[in-house]
Amino acid sequence: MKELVIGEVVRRSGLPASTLRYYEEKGLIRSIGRRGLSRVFHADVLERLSLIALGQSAELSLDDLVAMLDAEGQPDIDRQRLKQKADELDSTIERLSAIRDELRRVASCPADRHIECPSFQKMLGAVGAGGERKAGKGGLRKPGA
Amino acid sequence: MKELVIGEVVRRSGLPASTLRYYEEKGLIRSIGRRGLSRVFHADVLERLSLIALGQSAELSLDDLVAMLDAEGQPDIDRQRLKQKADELDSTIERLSAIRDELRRVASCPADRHIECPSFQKMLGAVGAGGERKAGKGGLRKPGA
DNA sequence: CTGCAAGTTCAAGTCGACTTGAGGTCAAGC
DNA sequence: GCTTGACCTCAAGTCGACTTGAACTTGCAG
Repeated sequence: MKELVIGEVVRRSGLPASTLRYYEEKGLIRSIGRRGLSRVFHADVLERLSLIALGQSAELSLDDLVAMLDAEGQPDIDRQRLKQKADELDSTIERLSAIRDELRRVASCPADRHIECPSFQKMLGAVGAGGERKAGKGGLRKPGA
Repeated sequence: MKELVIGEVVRRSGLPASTLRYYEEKGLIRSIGRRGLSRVFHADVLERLSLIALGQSAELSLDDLVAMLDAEGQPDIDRQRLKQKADELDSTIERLSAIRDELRRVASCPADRHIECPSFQKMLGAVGAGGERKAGKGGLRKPGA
């Protein structure tokens, strides 16, 4: 199979060499040897990098990806995890949509006290209570507590 | 108007005192005095904190928010910026939706070589080329370059 | 043979949004 | 008067994903 020195991978992938080294160190990609000092990769590293980019887009961490894309060529995909991620994306999307709508409303509302607007209030409540900005622990409690 | 010592704000907002101090330091909120050592806030700081939470949900940075919510009570909202943010959210949402769909497909596809699937290929292309995972500079170039 | 671009290693730095820790102060209750 | 607990300040640490810098090595062109 075709081999690529790091410079070619850099050109073809658009990623800097430092990132490729970093990925290798993390175990996301493997170099199959050296040409002089330079790392040499299998051509399919490009495919793997695409997969990594996809995973990152889906907000998977590099550590998640290390677990999914095992060191041997074939990705060993954790379907359960993927489904879970898809569900997380669903709620993220829903939250972002609500916020986007509210941003548009605020941006086009002539009034200065959005805070007095019921729909705005509702939004604030939703942001504070249910959705968190990082799928985690945050947000405000209902002020009435 | 009603005043709240920091402990009350902590209880009512759910945010730790360290965060409140941090926000004050950044200029996001203001304390109006001290009771002993303890900071005292206007009751409307809670409203402001909700607004900040909203902004964060919309992926605005604290610095953005400092600029929007000026130190005097009324937020001085930059409508242009909000519209822009809404548009950004639109593309984020679109990207995340595509990725979610693809994750679901991959998760339920019995084949091991998703890479050979045309729709998966297309996805990888899209992730690499157009959308970036951080609304910025990244991603892979088309491998054909 | 010389020079240089392109690679290398390793340690440390960056960014944003906070958190943590050490050591200090203050008001209130026993 | 003394302890307790809530709060304070200031500096430093954390996390993830990289980047940057210094010092060094190589292969190849001229």
